[in-house]
Amino acid sequence: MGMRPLLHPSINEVTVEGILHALSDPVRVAIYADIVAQECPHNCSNFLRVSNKAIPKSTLSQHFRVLREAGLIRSERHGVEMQNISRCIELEQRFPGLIRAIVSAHTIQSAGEAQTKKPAPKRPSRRATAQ
Amino acid sequence: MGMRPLLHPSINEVTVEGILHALSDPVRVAIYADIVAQECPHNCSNFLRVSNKAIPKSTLSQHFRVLREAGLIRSERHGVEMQNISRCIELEQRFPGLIRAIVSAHTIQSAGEAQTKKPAPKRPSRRATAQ
DNA sequence: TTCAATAGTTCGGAACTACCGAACTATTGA
DNA sequence: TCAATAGTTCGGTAGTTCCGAACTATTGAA
Repeated sequence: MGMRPLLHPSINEVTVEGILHALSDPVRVAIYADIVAQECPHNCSNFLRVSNKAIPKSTLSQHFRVLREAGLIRSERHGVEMQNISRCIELEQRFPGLIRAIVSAHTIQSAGEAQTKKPAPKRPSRRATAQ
Repeated sequence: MGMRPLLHPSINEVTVEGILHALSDPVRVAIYADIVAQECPHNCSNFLRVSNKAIPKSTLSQHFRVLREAGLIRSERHGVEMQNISRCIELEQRFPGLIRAIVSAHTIQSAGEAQTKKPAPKRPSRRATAQ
C-alpha cells in the first residue's frame, strides 16, 4: 500500500475537542511544546535525540499524525526528512489564548515535576493506573 | 458491591493531561461549560433536562466521574441529588488562564456551529468517522 | 416501618482506540 | 544499483469507552 498524502484540516475544521485530545497525551504535548518553542528542525528523529526517551518510531509517527490531523502542526517533506511547524498563528485567530494557555500550563507542570524529582507521576493515563 | 466514596484529587495532583483528556469529549466539555456558567444546580438529571440530548445515565455518571477525577469539579451528595461545582478558583491558581481559554474556545466553536446550522459536526470523536 | 419514586453507581460485554514490532515506501548519496 | 536514513502502514494485542441491566442510596409518603 502506497503512502497516503498528508492531510491537514482547514483552520475552521479544527475543533477544540481535537486539539485537547491531541494534547492530552504526555508525549504529544512534549513534542508540540518543542515545536512551538522552535528549538530545532522538528521531526521524529530529532525528537528522539532531544528528549532522551525511547519511543518506537511507529508510535512517534502516529503521534505526529494526530497532531497534524488535529490542526496543530503542518508537516512537509524536505528530502528524506519531515519538517513540522506549528500552526499557532491560525489557531490564535480561531481560538485566542488557547494554545498559549496549554503550553504555559505544560511548562508549569514540567517545572513542578522537575522539583519533586520523581521520574514521571504525570498522567491520568490510559493503560495502568486504571480506576 | 457498595458505592465507593467519591474521590477528588488534591489540586497539585491535577495534571494538564488529565484536564485536556476530560475536556476532549464533546459531552463532557458541554457539561463542564454549563457548570462553570453556573446556570442551575448541576447534576446528571439537570444536564439531561437542559441540553436536550438523550445520553444514558450510566454514561453520564461516568462523564461526571472523569471530570471529578481530573480535578475539574467537586461533587457532593445533597439528599437524593448530586451537586457538582467547578474547582476553577484552585485551577486558576495552578494553571492560570487555562480553564478560561478552553471554555472560551468551546463557546466560539459552539457559536460557529449554531451559525452553520448543521446539527453536530463537532468532534474528532471516537466511534464512527474513523480515519 | 415498609414501599415507591428518584438519582446516581457499578457490572459486564461489545465496540472502539492506542501501542508497537515487522514489513513497507520514499528519498538521497555513494 | 544499492545501502542508508526517515518515516508510514499493517496487524494483533492490550487497554478504554459506551450503554443496558442490575444495583445502592436517600427521601417522602402511606
